[in-house]
Amino acid sequence: MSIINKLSIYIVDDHQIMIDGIKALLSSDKRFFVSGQNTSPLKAFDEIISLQPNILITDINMKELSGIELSKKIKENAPSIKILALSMHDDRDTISDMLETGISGYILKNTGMEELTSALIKISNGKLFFSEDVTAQMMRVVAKPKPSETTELVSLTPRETEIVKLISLELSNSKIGEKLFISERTVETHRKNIFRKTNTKSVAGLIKLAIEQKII
Amino acid sequence: MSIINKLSIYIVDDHQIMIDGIKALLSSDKRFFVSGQNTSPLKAFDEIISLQPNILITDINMKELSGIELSKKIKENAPSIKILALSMHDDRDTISDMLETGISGYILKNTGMEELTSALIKISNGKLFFSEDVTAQMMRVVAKPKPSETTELVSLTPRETEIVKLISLELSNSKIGEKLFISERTVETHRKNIFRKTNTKSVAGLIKLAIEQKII
DNA sequence: AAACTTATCCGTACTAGTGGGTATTTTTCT
DNA sequence: AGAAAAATACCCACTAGTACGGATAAGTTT
Repeated sequence: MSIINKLSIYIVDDHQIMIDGIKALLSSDKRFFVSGQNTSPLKAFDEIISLQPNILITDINMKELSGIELSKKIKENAPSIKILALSMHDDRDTISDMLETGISGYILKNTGMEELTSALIKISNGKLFFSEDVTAQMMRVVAKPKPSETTELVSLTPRETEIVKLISLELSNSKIGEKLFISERTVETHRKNIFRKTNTKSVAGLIKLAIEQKII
Repeated sequence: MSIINKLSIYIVDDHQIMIDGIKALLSSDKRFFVSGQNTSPLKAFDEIISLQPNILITDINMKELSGIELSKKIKENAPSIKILALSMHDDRDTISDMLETGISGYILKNTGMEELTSALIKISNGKLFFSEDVTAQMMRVVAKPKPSETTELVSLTPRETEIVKLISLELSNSKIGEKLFISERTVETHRKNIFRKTNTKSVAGLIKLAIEQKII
């Protein structure tokens, strides 16, 4: 396999030892070729743009410039370069921020050789790769907040829920009455009951609650 | 490998052909044993509870009872049974709803044998497994939505923003006036301007907007 | 300097909504 | 069948908010 057919990799991590480790891991695999490396994300930037590696492996927690910032800059200037983020932690906010920059993968530093290479191959094929822990973390975010706390604190009747939705659509009591074919008085009664049940005293509080509880 | 060491699988899908397909796929693998099956989720429920399979493979879109409902019931009555969801689509809402029920995996029906078995093994070990498309979908959800941040559609003045926050705290105009040492009339004027600017006509709309734009 | 935005202030008339009740009918659950 | 919950409707007194008016002053942009 000639160099031209290998995947060129650029590594940024402010710990040289980490770079060396990854290089060691990849050196035994003929499919990869480390075309560059740098412990300084700032200095790395220009080099990455001129080298145009297939994949950039970047640490996330770096002093000078976070991996998030670096990724953003790279994606702006050379969107075809795929990015694999490396992190110590599976922190929720970091993951979210990184995904926003358009990276292709996110793996943890305790990852073994096999996972790393399979991530690189997948990514080079335009796919995505995430460590299991990262996936689990994403799942937690995607899953709607646990029912134990949020729901059933207030239990509105179907009719009341309907009224809340209409209130959220900025309809007045009389409009709501028209829409539901009930008198305005009835709407007022429902409103009263809703405010009592939800322990809110204005539409402001009600809407906030409704959004929290995904009623609307 | 005796039957006792195999992973017992129960399959629910309202298309018999699908069940047969999965059984065929699994029959060649000695690690698995299909202990039961049903095209009716309702009838399946009791059987699943009494059989206590290691893993339940369930379709999501079923007529009688959705896979979501079934999973919820199973998890309530027998939380140790792992669940692998099968779906035609990588629909955002479905994924979110399924994750909420505490499933262990979610794969698409176009999945091949290898992915299915590796999903089953992972799941039986207490891990999670998601098809790549599902992961990508999760990623999209987890990544912070940019439109709300980039577009400062409404630009409220600092004073107006302050008023919005106080409105959201369920304060009346007079209370807001007291708090900010301005007359109630002034508060009213601000309100007017805020509603005009935000193109909302009631507190309901305003609060929704404020939450969207992270003003409060 | 003129034009514009922002922030402040005030009144009056009118409308919408609140909070206190009471009460009938319909639906749902046991 | 009977009880409980939900939905319906009304009255009254009161308060909050809106829709019109109008005005002044400080700061920013052009």
